[in-house]
Amino acid sequence: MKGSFTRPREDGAVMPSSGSFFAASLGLHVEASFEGGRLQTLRITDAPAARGPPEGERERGVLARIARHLETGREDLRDVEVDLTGVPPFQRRILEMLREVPPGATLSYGDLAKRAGSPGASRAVGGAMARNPVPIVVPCHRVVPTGKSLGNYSATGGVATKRALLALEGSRF
DNA sequence: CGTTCGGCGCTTA
DNA sequence: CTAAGCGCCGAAC
Repeated sequence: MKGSFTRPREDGAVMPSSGSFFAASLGLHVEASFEGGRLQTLRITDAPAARGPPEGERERGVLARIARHLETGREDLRDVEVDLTGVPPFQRRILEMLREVPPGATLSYGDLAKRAGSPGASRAVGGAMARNPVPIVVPCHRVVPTGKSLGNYSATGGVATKRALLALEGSRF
């Protein structure tokens, strides 16, 4: 038998797909994978596995908006549907709250912790950021330490990537 | 500036 | 099941 239903359907239902584009503002590629039309992972990388647009109209639309954000720094990605199943409860809550933070704004790890009802869990918030499956769309780059530094960023490019993203959005730091 | 130490959620042993 | 270790912190020296 031939496995699961992954061929295209007229209603555009379940269909895994992935694609990537080069983001000049980062000097890196951005690769996304979709499951059932929802964004499941986003990778910032210098070596994408899949090049070019993904399969599916919806998927291409989402990727195009992400690309647009990386040009203008102003795209509102809050309504992009993401798949956070598999992310542990606390981390998931944190990621969901973080989604509401718009381009140009920043907040601290402690702020997020407090907002989640666990003041003192700032370091655990850092852990949630480090494991964010969909950076940029869930804007973990907008979370900075209390004080003047940019803190860390574990995606490809490290703090340089974080700085580029914040600069693009016009954040001051 | 740097160093230490407490605290939290999660993973792994 | 408990225990130890780790990480995009934060506050206090």
